[in-house]
Amino acid sequence: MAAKGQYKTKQREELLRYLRKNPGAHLTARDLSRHFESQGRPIGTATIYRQLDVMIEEGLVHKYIIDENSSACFAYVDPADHCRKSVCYHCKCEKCGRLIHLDCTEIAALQSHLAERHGFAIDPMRTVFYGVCADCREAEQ
Amino acid sequence: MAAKGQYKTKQREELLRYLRKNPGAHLTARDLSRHFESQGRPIGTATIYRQLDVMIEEGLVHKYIIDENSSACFAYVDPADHCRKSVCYHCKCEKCGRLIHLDCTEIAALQSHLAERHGFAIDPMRTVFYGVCADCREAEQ
DNA sequence: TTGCGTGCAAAGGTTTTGCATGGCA
DNA sequence: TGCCATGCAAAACCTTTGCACGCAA
Repeated sequence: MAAKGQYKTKQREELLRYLRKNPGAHLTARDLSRHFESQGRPIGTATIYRQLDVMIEEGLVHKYIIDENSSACFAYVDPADHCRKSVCYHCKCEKCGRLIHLDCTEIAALQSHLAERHGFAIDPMRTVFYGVCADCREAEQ
Repeated sequence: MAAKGQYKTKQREELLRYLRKNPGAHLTARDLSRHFESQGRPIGTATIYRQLDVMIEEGLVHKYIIDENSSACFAYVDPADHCRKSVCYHCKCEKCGRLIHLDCTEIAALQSHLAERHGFAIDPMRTVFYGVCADCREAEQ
């Protein structure tokens, strides 16, 4: 099993600080690696992945697979956003990368429907609706 | 640019035939590779990927990214289905890993709602509902 | 001191690419 | 014949793992 984030290491703190400074930003492991390298305080790739795993388990970070041809993105999750609302879903625009929060009764209805009729309990934290946002759809036409 | 499927090669025909014989099946490049190898008529990996790309562009095949940690899946798209606009959504059980296909009007309703009220066009190909399936929920209790 | 965390390098797996050859039209 | 398609191997790419060392508690 991997680490559990019990220790307050310099690398963990730096990663967390940078992620927190960029809420909503979708950063790849490589972005992070290069950032810290350019700052003169490089962090090993393995450490970055391992710490991200830990943070995902802690619920501090979300992992998104946006583009099948590039690497996974990681984003800091503001605890306030998620503790308050019982149902908060995310829509991720595949064009501009924007992350849209949605607190919508229609989705709640789908959630109930899936639970009652299909026996499937959606995990709202993990489920992301991928698609194209309003602005990008307009720009397309 | 890759090939354009202009030629009717033996490999292309075999791939297409096999995919057509398994509509809805979610096959990885590796599945395909092994199938043809076991048949004594191996097809090179590169060819498989290149032909799949061509077929995706032609709309004959869909590509799904279900699990970030494993390879992409390819499925033949029945042209009839395509006309009926009957899209297939996926539910992925986080416990047992099972993939559940869902062709459900409730989801279609949500799709319409998001498009009309939120301007967001869901990409069914990319969107996966994560959660816990009926069997695993039962087993939990 | 204990054992988790780190860094390096190497491995792992999927997908892509270069290049010479083969095959369709 | 002219190109596209194929196959092989190697590369590219992202991510994980093994192992020795470092460091927080």
